[in-house]
Amino acid sequence: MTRNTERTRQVIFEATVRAVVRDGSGVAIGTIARDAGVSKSGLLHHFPTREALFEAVTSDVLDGFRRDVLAHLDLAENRPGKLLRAYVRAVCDDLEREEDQPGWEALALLRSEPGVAALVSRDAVRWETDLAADGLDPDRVVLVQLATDGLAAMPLQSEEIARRYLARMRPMLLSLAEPL
Amino acid sequence: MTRNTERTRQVIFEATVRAVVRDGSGVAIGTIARDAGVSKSGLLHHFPTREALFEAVTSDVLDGFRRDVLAHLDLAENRPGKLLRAYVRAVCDDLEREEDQPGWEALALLRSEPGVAALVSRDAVRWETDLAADGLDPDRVVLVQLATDGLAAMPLQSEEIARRYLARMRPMLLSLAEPL
DNA sequence: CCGTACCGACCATTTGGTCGGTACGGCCAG
DNA sequence: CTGGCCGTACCGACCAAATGGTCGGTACGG
Repeated sequence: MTRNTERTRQVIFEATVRAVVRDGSGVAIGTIARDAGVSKSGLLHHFPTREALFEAVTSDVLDGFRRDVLAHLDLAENRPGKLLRAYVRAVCDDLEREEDQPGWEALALLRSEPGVAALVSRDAVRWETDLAADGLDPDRVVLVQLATDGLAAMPLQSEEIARRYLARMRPMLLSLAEPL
Repeated sequence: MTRNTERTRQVIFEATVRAVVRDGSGVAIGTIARDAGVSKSGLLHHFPTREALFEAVTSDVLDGFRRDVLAHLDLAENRPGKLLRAYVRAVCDDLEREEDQPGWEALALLRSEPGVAALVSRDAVRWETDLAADGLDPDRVVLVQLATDGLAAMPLQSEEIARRYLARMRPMLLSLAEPL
């Protein structure tokens, strides 16, 4: 069952994100395994080492977010700023779904793992160039991206404030991401 | 030597922040102790428990940042937005000093500790009300605060990008924090 | 009958925390 | 001034529990 392998890996990914967000970067792989419904040995069968697990999760989250943003592209729009607006919509929609898997937050916590830091950094550079190539005023792009990132990180401080800020900022960010 | 006590506690605080940023929230208190130049027992003499240490560090960082912002208040300014502009200047100045103690980042990593989360959350609420009482358009206030927070968190992803963004954003954030 | 998914038992190491002790500065009695 | 004494800062040795990872095994689909 090669297909079942991929399924199990995905379950472990989700369990890892949940466990890291709940318990911090120091979570025991045993805890993650229990969360995922496999034994520690089962987990170690798929990922030979703790570090390997975290790196795989990182890639998965990063790729997932990128796909998520691309899925929020509105092909009907032809004016500049399409990608930036999709970025904003992706983050806001994820934030609105209460039951989201907070992959974003997990990566922040895992940053001390060396492999993870490298992957995150490379991904950030890619976002920087992709968003800059969007045809908008560069300062405006950075402003909106940073505010969106700040919004995405807000639940780490307070769920309640995050909800209030989300309602306020969504329209403002989208209009700031319009040309002119 | 009551004064020496306070000195030692401060040294331990700084070592904790450094160690947490370097190794994640799972750092051993033994590692922190070595970093601070005391024995594990010495550390546990000042903070009876790991959790107590982290909570004390949290309060210290939070209070330090608040004092830092207040120190950046420009008393010559009488127009609205004084506090928000001080907030922006405080974050930007800290970011410019390479050798800063990244207390901000440490708190993000420690969020899984329950006591820490509560302290951070309460502090966030306080900032929300303080900044809102600043006489500026509320949406504008939130925009600037979120973008500033996003900027402060950027070094976690990439030091290099953070430097580029800082140069771009400092004047823009300050002008956005002006009335009208 | 082989390869892959997965398990339980096991192990060396590390961890948070306890305990008994030492060194020393200050303070009061003589 | 001084000697004894107490409280505080700090230490090393120690311990039970937890941890990351190994190893030999089982079950089973192809």
